[in-house]
Amino acid sequence: MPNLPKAPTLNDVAREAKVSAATVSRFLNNPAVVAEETAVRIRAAIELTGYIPNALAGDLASNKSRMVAVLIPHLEHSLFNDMIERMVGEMTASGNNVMIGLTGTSRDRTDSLVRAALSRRVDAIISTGPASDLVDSMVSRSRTLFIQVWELPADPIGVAIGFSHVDAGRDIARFLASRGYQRPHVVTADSPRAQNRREGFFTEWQALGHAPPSESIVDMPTRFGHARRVFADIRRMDKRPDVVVCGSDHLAQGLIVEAQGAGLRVPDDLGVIGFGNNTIAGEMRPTITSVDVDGARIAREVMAAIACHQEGRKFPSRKVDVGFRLIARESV
Amino acid sequence: MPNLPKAPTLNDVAREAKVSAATVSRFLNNPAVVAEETAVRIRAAIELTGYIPNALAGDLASNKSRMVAVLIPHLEHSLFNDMIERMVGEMTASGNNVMIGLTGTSRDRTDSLVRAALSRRVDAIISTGPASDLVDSMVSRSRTLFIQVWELPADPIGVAIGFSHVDAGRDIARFLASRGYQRPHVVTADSPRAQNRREGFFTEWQALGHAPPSESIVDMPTRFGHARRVFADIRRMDKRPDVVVCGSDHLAQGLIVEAQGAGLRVPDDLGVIGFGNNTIAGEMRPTITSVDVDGARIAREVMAAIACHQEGRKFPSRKVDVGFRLIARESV
DNA sequence: CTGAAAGCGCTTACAG
DNA sequence: CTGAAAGCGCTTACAG
Repeated sequence: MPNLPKAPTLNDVAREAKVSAATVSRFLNNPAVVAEETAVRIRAAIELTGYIPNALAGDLASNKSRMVAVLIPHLEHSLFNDMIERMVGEMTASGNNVMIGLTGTSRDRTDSLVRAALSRRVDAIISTGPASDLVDSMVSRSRTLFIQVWELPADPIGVAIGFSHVDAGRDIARFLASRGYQRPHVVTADSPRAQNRREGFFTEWQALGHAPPSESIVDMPTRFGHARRVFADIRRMDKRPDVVVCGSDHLAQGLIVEAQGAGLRVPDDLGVIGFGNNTIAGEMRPTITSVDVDGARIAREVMAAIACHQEGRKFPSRKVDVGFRLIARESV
Repeated sequence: MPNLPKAPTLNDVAREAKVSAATVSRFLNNPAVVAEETAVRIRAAIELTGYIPNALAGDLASNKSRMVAVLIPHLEHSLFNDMIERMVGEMTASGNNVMIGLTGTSRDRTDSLVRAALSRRVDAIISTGPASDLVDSMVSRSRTLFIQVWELPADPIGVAIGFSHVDAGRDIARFLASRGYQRPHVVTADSPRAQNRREGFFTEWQALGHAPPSESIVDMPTRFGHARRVFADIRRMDKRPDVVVCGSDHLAQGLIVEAQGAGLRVPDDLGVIGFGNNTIAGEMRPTITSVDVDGARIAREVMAAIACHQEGRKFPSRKVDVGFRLIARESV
């Protein structure tokens, strides 16, 4: 560490501009309130000293942080990157900084990331994962808003912005039935949300009078690389499936590649349906039928909730159902 | 915002445990130094009150932050996600929190994210992008370590951990020449690093006695969806290329899909080479020849640099060349 | 529109 | 091993 002269403080700027620290602080946080001649001197002083406010001190004194934590399982192979990218963009634009935490599938890691976020007194924690009782108790003693996204728990800790995965599974079943498919093969990741979709699918499929589907289980996150094994599973069956229900568009893409590599045509010989409506879904050949979740809408709702919370108003609803849309393309 | 009793402070815990605040602070930061009987009472008091330390106050008082900022262009279609995921994981494990910033390709946004990071007095800023003079001057007046990754500028602001993109381009040229390719088509993104690789490729290719390659320019980040247009570019040419040099494995994947869709065999009719050695490179059919950059190694070097800096030692070298490896697979 | 002063919740020599 | 006290760099009523 180079031993630098210590960083200039508000007082240094105040001295330089021949005003009090309070006035500099006002200039920084609410410029309208200081006289223009004063402002000119302060601007010059800031320029001269190269002053960068110490947000730690500011946040401590004002008891707010303008900082938000985002907790996701992974960065690689994530279904959420598009939504997260939008949220981070909007937060930054609205003057919030974002702290990121990768939880994996570990509850302990989630707990400790929540604790770290609370320790920094973030205004909000946005989480895509399930919350433990410990998280619930830590959060509810704090001023931090807990926002669960991409799902709708029965009783959210703070606010939830998402959709029903059971309904999504159900709608996929209806759609495939309407297209005349007979033997779906379902690929499910070992995650609560994927299990919900599976349940919705299985229930509806059988309610429609079909035999239970075959299935493969894969580890989290659902990805391209799983396709090889899943396809091998399928080839080994005596009653071959006619469509594969995937937990992500990347897995769907992988299955298309495998199927084509084996000389099958998609969708003629085998249908494939993805999930999440990643941009590649519309770019793959054949294009991939998928379920779209409006990440931009979720991001906006999240921002609205945070803004409410930061301004001390309370968010109108504790649950926002943003729904989903099944997008029919070529692969089914 | 629920109007809660305000969060318990160190003083509340101290009162409860019948010790001074200083002792609780020591217990938290250096438990070995407090007597076991005292520790027992403090633990009980923390438990009882649900105390979560205020890191803002702690960081301000101790003049350190245990926080690191990571600046990347995008989350979606990023070449860096694997490396970033590792870095974030290691940082969290070593007790650092990470603040994330998405710069896009905007210099202004980069500048303001650097300012925000400095404002929070982060210990280090890790950046994959180019740094402006403003960044240089802000950073050099601060105690924050600036770490540039994935490239090796002539004169890094702080430390640089990366490799030579010119050399990578050069080696790709040599490799393709050695495989007997005659007419490469180069796809370059409008980014400094991609330009460097392009330059390395072009220079070497011509030094090897060939005519200059044809090329397509794409916007950042290089992605799967670019393939359609690039492939159309190729089909339009009268002297058809025999290999396509891509800026990412996702683009390479897209080109394979396009080529196969048009009835071409890869690599027999058209070779394709990617960049970054994404996991899909080894999973695609055909598997994709690519250039591997050791993200784990970069993550480790970054952690080492941060650890040095936090402990006040200075990092042995200002530039660490982690190199790269060309991995020959089926697509070329 | 501006200043003096108290306070935010910690850490850390210093003294014992 | 522990406590009293000063200090970290801000913000914000309060008074003028």
